[in-house]
Amino acid sequence: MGHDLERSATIRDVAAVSGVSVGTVSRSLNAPETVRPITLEKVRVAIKELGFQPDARAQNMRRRNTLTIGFIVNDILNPIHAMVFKGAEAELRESGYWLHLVNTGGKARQEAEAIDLLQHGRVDGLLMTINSEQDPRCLERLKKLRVPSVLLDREIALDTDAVRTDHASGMEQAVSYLLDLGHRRIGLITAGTEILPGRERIRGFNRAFVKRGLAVPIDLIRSQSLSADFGFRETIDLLRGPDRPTALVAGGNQLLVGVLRAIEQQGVAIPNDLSLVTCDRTDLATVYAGSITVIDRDIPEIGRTAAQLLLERINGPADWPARRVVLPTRLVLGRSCAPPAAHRAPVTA
Amino acid sequence: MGHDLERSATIRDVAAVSGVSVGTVSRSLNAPETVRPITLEKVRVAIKELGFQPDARAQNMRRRNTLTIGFIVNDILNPIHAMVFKGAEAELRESGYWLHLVNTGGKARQEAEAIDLLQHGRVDGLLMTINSEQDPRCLERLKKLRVPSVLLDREIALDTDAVRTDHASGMEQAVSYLLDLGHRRIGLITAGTEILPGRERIRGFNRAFVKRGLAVPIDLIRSQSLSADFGFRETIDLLRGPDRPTALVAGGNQLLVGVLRAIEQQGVAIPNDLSLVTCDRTDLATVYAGSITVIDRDIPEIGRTAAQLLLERINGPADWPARRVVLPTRLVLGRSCAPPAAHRAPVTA
DNA sequence: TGAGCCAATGAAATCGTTTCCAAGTTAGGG
DNA sequence: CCCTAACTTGGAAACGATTTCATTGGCTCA
Repeated sequence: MGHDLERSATIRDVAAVSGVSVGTVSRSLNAPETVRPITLEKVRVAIKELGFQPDARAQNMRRRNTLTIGFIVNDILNPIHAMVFKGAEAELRESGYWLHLVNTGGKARQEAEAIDLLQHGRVDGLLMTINSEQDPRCLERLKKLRVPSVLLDREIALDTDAVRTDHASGMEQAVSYLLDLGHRRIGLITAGTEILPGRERIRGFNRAFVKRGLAVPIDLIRSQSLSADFGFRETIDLLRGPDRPTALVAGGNQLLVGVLRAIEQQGVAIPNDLSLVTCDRTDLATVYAGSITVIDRDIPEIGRTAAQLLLERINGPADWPARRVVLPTRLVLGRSCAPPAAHRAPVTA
Repeated sequence: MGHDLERSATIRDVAAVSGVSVGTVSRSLNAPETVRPITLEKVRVAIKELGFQPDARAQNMRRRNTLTIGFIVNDILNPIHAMVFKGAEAELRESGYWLHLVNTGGKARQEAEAIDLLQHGRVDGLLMTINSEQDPRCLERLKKLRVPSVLLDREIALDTDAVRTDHASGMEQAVSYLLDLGHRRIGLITAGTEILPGRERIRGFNRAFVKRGLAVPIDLIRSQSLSADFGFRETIDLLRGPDRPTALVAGGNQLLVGVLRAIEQQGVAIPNDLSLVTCDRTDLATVYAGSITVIDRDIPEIGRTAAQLLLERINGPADWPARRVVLPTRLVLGRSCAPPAAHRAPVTA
């Protein structure tokens, strides 16, 4: 019900009840091997009797840490972010850390503000997916960051620890697969080039064509945002356009939602009318049409790796060089791809 | 890069540089209207020069609060929980609060531990979806909770503020709709009765039948867990069983994933072979089969309401009676329901 | 038996703020 | 011009833990 009125017991109360000094009580908790068993027992009894638990605020103050890590993210509703969070949390909890989750909505102002407010004694470190890679406010904040940090799947013009994904290779592999099936008119919808995944995916997309000496279908690349709305709009546009693509890559898990909505609305059949590849194995991707072919990666591993980097940075010497870990992807085949119609029957148009 | 070596400026440094006392610096920050403009300016200059920001640890210590709320949840990957989180965060951030997110995995031990560790100076309040409604360890912890708390969509044998959903009415409405379509063999897969949503949904399910004087198809009720695996298993079982249901209600958004997987595997057509209703409008529910009929509710509103209750409790008198808010649901029709086959063509068997 | 050493403990300083109290300053009214 | 009230300000005491330093006491060994 209500909060307590009578103040909770302090280490002083414990000292009084057990008849020892506050220092001894503190040592009983933090270095019991330096305290005589008899004394330890007296303290233990008093603690139990009073229901004492040390005040975390005072500990943070004195120890000059908080055992808390800030997790700054665009949108926790995105299952990718949630999985990274879980991976990081599992790892950090083992070392006694808690996670502060801050949802910025991807707005630069919010991101800058979060960085600003978190770093002065609120957290011991930062894990973050900063969307405003170029925003001067964010950059400035990050430059004079007072706590260790690890960047997740992003790139900034600073020497920061980071965990990334090899989106380029993943995309190249997926596009090669589609090319092998006979597709040439392949569409790509993905993030804008202001964030790393957008840049990398387009790079991989182009590479697949170039390696075979084929022209890149630039008119089919739509790079701007990871939102479902953008996916919907561009899919409609691609499907209605002249010389419509025979295959489509949804370069983002939220995008996929919009892409599928458009596909349903236009009555396009997967994979007969259109082959589809998406990124990241979400529930939607595994269930829809009996599973969509997907550029997969171990998402929780991103969180775990980032957590490890951060812990090492927190505990290690301050002058280590920045480290970058790049995690691989793999193509998981579903039932959403087939050779283009032209390869299966005579061209009708 | 690394963390700072030179310690950051304290309020004392600011006092020294600006030539005033620490008390005055503190007042300049917290009650500028009580400080002479000239003095204020001197302090402002010194703060800027030193790049001073107050240490949150010391503030927490002295003010005896943390401006942090603990959010304890089963699984943040569940979009429902993520949406509640976002709703609560938006509301709380306006009042200057941060959120500590703790993912328990639904295990009683973890839940009890989280409650234990959070309440002693780590957070000022708690929002939680405790899955172990009956677990004695959790109950005991909750009973002697030292901070205000609001329970989300759960019920415990204590006088706690809570925000719930009227699952019973929602389910009754959905089942009535199916009955109107002519269905009688209606299946329900949902959580076990040890948690509130499970109990309520079954209650609503039964009520719909009873109100029309129809017998409840008890053999088609599967109540045990909200996991996708359970949904898969039970759907397979229902579809293979004798006298298979003509309609199915997936009583949980994660369950739906398993249900759909089973439906895909068995090659069942929605809505021709089976009518389907689910709970909560997730991406999957809106996209699959051109949208599934859903028992919808305003999820972020749950978070917002809970946040408001909590804030009022934190700021209000300690002896307020516990309050319970019950939020409504509404049925959103999709394309996943149709009259049963028997109503459309002569019975074939 | 006494010197020396180690283990165990108490007392006090400390972390960086906020806040209380008293003192000092200013302004206004008689 | 003085007295009082209202502002401002400085100094110091909290907040509740950890940690250092000094002291005590007990033990060993010569």
